[in-house]
Amino acid sequence: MKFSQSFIPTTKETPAEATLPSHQFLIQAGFINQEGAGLYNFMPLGKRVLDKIRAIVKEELDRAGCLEVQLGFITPLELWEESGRASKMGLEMLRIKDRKQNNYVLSPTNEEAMVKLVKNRITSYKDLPINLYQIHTKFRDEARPRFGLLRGREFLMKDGYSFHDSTEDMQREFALMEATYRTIFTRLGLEFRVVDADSGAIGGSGSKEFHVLAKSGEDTIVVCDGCDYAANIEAALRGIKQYNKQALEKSKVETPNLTTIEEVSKFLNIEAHQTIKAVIKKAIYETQTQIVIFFVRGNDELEETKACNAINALELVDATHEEIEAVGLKAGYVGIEGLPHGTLYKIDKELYCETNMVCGANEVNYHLMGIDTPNDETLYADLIAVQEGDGCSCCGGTLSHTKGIEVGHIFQLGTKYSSAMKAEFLDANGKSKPFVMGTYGIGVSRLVAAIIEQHHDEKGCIWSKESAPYDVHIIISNAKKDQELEAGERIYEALKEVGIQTLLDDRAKERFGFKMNDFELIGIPYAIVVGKKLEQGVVEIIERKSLTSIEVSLERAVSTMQEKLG
RNA sequence: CGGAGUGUAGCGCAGUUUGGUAGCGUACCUGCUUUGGGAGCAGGGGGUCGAAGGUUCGAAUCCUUUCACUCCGACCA
Repeated sequence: MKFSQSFIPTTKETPAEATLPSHQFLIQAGFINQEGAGLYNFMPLGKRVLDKIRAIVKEELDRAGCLEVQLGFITPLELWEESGRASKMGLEMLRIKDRKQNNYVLSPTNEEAMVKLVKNRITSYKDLPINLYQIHTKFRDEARPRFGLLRGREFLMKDGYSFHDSTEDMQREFALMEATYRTIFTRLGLEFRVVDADSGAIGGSGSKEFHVLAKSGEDTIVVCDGCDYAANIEAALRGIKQYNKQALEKSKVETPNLTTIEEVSKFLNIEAHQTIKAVIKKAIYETQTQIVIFFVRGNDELEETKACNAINALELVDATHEEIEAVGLKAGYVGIEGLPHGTLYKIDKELYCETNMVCGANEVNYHLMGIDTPNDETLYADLIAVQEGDGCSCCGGTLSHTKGIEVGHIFQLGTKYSSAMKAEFLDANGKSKPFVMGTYGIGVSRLVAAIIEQHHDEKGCIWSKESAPYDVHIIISNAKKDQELEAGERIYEALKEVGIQTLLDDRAKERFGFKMNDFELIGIPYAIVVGKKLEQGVVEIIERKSLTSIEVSLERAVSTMQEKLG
């Protein structure tokens, strides 16, 4: 493509609203532009990158035996009522009405639609397994879109769904998809981790996320320095911790106006790990709300996703003072013993049958010392956030936190949707069974930004070979000189001839420095500069990543590029 | 959804306190010069000042309402 005939509006100034490198550079270099909150247009360069990523995803999925389809973007609301997700998805699902006042939604994901597609069309175990996917627009009405393409409302996602006659076969496919995803992200040149994850609103049992490691990541990832254990903080586990405790006589002590763990432990001269902290939340269920207490060790923090899962709530929100008092709780003095009758509570599993602890007395200005926790497993659940420096539950190594951008998520769904929607097949014994399902997602447009978050410098984008909009960027130093222009065009034609995708900067009105800056901003892997050395029959080849250059003869330009691009 | 802020030329901004002819930089167009790190000079085009209502002889500026966008937080498969 000739620059002079393309549409690549680069700008000198960084957009004020963009805070992240990916957001700034993608706008500045003319890849995308913003149309509204969380809504982006892809201009020619951006579209090319998107298509390259899409092509790699498709190639690897097809190789793994998946079948591409395309579902309607707008789906009837009834479809979501059938599975019970109409209420569970909440406001993220954008609802619209047609002229007849019928209700529709802009699809945020497609489990229901895909189950419906297969239902009554695949009816025998002989036709299983099957894995269907699409790469299509999704819409989620995010409460607060931000970070450019990383958290937009409209985005391009690959979503795949597999159907099986047994859990074992679904797990085989799950492992195949993990391997396929690893190949895809490796081809894109990304440094990533596969982590254990929470399944969230999709549901199901086993779930793994693929995270591109980058400072700007929204998720906290727990990694081990001794083995390859990695998990999202929402699902991370740790090894058992040992604590020294002092002997305490069971007693009630006055603790006037001391409501925090820090104050109480200092006042009683007891380490925070010998105290029990009560975190009070309001749990929201589909038809009601309830105040709930989570007890964790004084030096631990509550992990809200774990807590939410422990009581099967839709979500947890902070409880107000009035709400806490209304159910008879004394904020700052809540303890396990003597709770008002009927109070819902959970205790962290690390406190199971713990002895000699300190916690609130459920009475203002009093705490209890020498408390033992109850011997009833149903009261316990994993509730705490793994901290940096904790031990690994697999190998005993040290755990630390890092930030990741979630670019893929694979789920072992089971029969959650097939049962709800009565999507069944006949097995070898002629018995009717619901499909066992897996579901697999990749954020395709998010990857465009994730690649730049991981690969940029202060001057602009640095695309990896397989994601770059073009392979080579020819810069004609002064396109008003016929000699330079002709030499540039000859190299351009020769590169095209051997299948190398090339952008030829033939703009006559721009000077050398301007074009160099555009090259560095756009971030194509290599530039060929046709300029002052041309009279000696020499051009420069610059590698974008290192910004180092070598000189080669005009004749060797094409073959050198072929070697470098492999 | 809570808190804060911003809407003025394609983009980045000043002007609003104290009402009085719509500004600057950049980009764009024309011409001349320049030509390896975002060129110089000269000339030029481009605006319902986010929208609606109000006060006033007169509103970008004051008042009311509303919409949009951004940031912090909550939330986020």
